[in-house]
Amino acid sequence: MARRTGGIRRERAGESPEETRRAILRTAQRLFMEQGYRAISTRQIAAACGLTQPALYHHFADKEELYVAVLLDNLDEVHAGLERIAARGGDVAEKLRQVVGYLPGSRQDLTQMFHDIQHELRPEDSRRLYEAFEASMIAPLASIFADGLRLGALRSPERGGVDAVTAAYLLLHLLQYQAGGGKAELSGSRWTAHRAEIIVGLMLRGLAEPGYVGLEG
Amino acid sequence: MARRTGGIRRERAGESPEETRRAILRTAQRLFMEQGYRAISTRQIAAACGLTQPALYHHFADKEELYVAVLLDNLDEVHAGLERIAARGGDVAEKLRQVVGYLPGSRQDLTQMFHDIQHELRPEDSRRLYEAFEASMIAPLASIFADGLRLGALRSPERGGVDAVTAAYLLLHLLQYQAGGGKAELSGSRWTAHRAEIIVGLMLRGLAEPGYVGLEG
DNA sequence: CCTACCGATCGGTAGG
DNA sequence: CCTACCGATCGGTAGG
Repeated sequence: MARRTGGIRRERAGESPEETRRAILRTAQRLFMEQGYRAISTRQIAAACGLTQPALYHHFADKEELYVAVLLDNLDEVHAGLERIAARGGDVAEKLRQVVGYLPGSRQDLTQMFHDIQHELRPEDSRRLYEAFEASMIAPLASIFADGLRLGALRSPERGGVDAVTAAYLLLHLLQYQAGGGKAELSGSRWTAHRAEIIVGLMLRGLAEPGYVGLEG
Repeated sequence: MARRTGGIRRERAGESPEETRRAILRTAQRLFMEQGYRAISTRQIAAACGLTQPALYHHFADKEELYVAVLLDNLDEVHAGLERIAARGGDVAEKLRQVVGYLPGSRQDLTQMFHDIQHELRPEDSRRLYEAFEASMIAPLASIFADGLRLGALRSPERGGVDAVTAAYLLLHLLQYQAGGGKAELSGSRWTAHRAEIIVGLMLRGLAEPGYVGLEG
């Protein structure tokens, strides 16, 4: 990419353009995920990187391209983590516990992301990101549930269960659960384990007593 | 409120200030719920009401006060609906089915609302709305689950279940579920009934086969 | 990667 | 409830 002849010197901090680009991506990821696309200005991102705002446009064509790059980066990382979990041994319950423990740590505010995809982006970017979301998150989660269905651990749709893709979406919604609706922001491994047990317990056994009836199917 | 003497005439459309205020609230509710607080400008709201933008400030002190009024109105309406369902007869499963059928129709985009409460409002408004949310939505839902726990239809926390408030939060997360993650936007009563059965089935029975083990508690 | 600057739009105010 | 307007901030560009 860069010409070798002469060696391009960089006077300021010794950072290459690639390092600057990565610093912008890292900073923008944090800000966008915390506040959303619209609430974060290009000037805020630049200032947090120690740059002026027009400098951003040397690395990204416009604000939306930067945001798309941030989201695709996020989805790639999450995809790798989920595939790793799906490939490991263990039964459905154990894999789900690991998924629940893994996803909240991955700086992914799905709620925020979906709002922006649906409301702030150009249609072609919206489509592209939705496809990346399905490939990176829905597909690996659905493969875990498909295993459970195949092995007979989960009820098939004919027996009152749901298909693997539906199960993946339901799990993603439950993953939004934090104690007190996100108000208290408890943390620590004890809470993390408790939360995992609540979500996995609901997903697999539900809340009713075994003898309870009142459901069709 | 208005003085009687002489009779205040209104030349334009015969609408009283109260009617104008209600029209603003109705219009703002639709726009804010669809797009979010930040994405909707006071000029858009005014134009949709057939007013100029400064006219809004005759009825509301500022944009945030209008938004708070919109959210409190919404929560009041939802509260009435949920209390009605909670007070009716029927077991837990039937009440939950009615809740699931009722809530999506109530123009409440919880995701949007929570984002704005957490990120866009002054702390005192944020606190006030969170309390209204707990009183209007969590409390009636928790009372349904508390009934189920008391009657022995639901597992107590000691038996691997969850408390009533936690159950209310989990249900609210599941209510965000729409086919395909909100992409396809299916509708019709057949889909509504199917969705209710999926969510209530998951809440009460989970997805595992009855004989499946691998869970603690 | 900087300084300087553009037009557009924002929430809100003045004054009638 | 209007016209007229304010200062602030937005995303993005020119030119070096």
